[in-house]
Amino acid sequence: MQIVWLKRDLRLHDNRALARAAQHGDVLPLYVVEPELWRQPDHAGRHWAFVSESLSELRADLARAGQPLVVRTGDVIDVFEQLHADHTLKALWSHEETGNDWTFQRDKRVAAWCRDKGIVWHELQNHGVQRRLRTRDGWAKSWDQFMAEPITKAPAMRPLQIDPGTLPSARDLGLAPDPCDFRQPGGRQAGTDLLNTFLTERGETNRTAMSSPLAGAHACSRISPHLAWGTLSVREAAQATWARQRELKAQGCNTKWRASLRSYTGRLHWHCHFIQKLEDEPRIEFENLHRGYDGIRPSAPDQERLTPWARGETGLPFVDACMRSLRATGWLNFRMRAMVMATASYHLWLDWRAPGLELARLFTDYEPGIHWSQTQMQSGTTGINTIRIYNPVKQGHDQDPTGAFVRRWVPELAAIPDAHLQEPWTAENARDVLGKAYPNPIIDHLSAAKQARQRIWAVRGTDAFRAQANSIQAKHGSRKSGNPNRGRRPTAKKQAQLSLPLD
DNA sequence: AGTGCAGTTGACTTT
DNA sequence: TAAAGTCAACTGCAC
Repeated sequence: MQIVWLKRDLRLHDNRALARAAQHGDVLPLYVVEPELWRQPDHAGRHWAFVSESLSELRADLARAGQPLVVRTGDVIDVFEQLHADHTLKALWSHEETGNDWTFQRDKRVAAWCRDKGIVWHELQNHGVQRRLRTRDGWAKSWDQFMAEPITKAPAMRPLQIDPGTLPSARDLGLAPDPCDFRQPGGRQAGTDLLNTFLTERGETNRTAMSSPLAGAHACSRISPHLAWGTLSVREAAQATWARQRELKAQGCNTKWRASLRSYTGRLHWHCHFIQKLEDEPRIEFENLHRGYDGIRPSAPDQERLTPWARGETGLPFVDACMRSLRATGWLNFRMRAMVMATASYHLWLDWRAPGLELARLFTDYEPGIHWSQTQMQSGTTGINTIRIYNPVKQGHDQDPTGAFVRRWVPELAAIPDAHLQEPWTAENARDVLGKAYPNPIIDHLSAAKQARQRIWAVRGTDAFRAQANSIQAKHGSRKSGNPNRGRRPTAKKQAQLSLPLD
């Protein structure tokens, strides 16, 4: 009996673990619901809801291929023990997982158990991330090669005599209620629909619209949760994008489309690029990548700052709108993710760990490698990236010029005129609203930014700091972007006015 | 028509 | 994927 252990690869198509296992005999496709994983502080009800929907659909897809998904709940070793006793396992198949520390330790236990029982565990590369990578040189080329390999088809499977098991509810798992009215639905069908509509309809304005929190909701692919939980493979997304690019080229160019898709393929690279950092250095889930920043922020979070930030009650309208929108939709565009994290780390001077966990629980597409790499980058603790302190008022003006986004999510500001919406404390009628329906800002954002900049540069200026930064660059830096200290100039800013979106 | 000048723009630097 | 500051070139306008 070959076990295919599905984790963050909840698909039948382009699932090599499944395809390879099927060449060796009867296959038992297994998902183990691990209650302890779902109790980890980076996991939340919305993740389980997405996974649960995806598992139901996968179960039906697998049933059509011959053997429905088998679901067991409990510690994975106990589950394997039982299955081994009942069915005599020959081999275990799965994809390599670059997860959080909990799944890393669990995988070590699984490896030890397999060794002990003489069961071979075949772990296959899941996307562009390479295990035991020695150097970043040549990484992008390997990525291209991996993504160009043929997509594997769903194997035919012989039905087994085995109880398929049931999916527990969020309540069964003891998950706290996690309301998310506009969460993206799970399941592969939703994923392929998104990919198709993005590549044929929604993607044309991607490059210019992605930075707007409202227009971006429509013009971004939105496949991120599907990549995170594996209902789509990165290879499928890459090949579909390449095919569409060839089609557009053959049709004679539509420059807008082609610019958007060029930029999009770059993002698919970045997806794996960031996960690779956690793969190479798992400690970045917990520790500053550059140790020069150790101790500059209080390690225990100031709840008087963390809580209003997380709830969207800081009194900074654009930041609050972003956090409330995120809570309700499970998604935020890339730029706004960077802004809310930077606000926590710089303006509120919170250590990144607690706000990082808040965001992990709020992103339906939580992908540990991307998340912790980005969290550190946006908090300035990598040592190799430019410090980016966002001005939440300026971002509000730039990315939400009509104020539609803020008005949608912060209705308490209805009485504030458009001209003062991003900084309501400057409005004539401020006293009618602030400190009543809507809070006064919990910090003065200009002086807070200034203070943060001074504190950061006090650390950054030293020789010892630069020496460590150089070795980090050698290990983790993108070869394409080169040395970030030799800053390339940003090109002139385009302020595209965007069509009205839905959120 | 050339000059002086305030205000603007854009490239580049610094934090 | 930032923002603020600096500086020089440029622009429009009055005289």
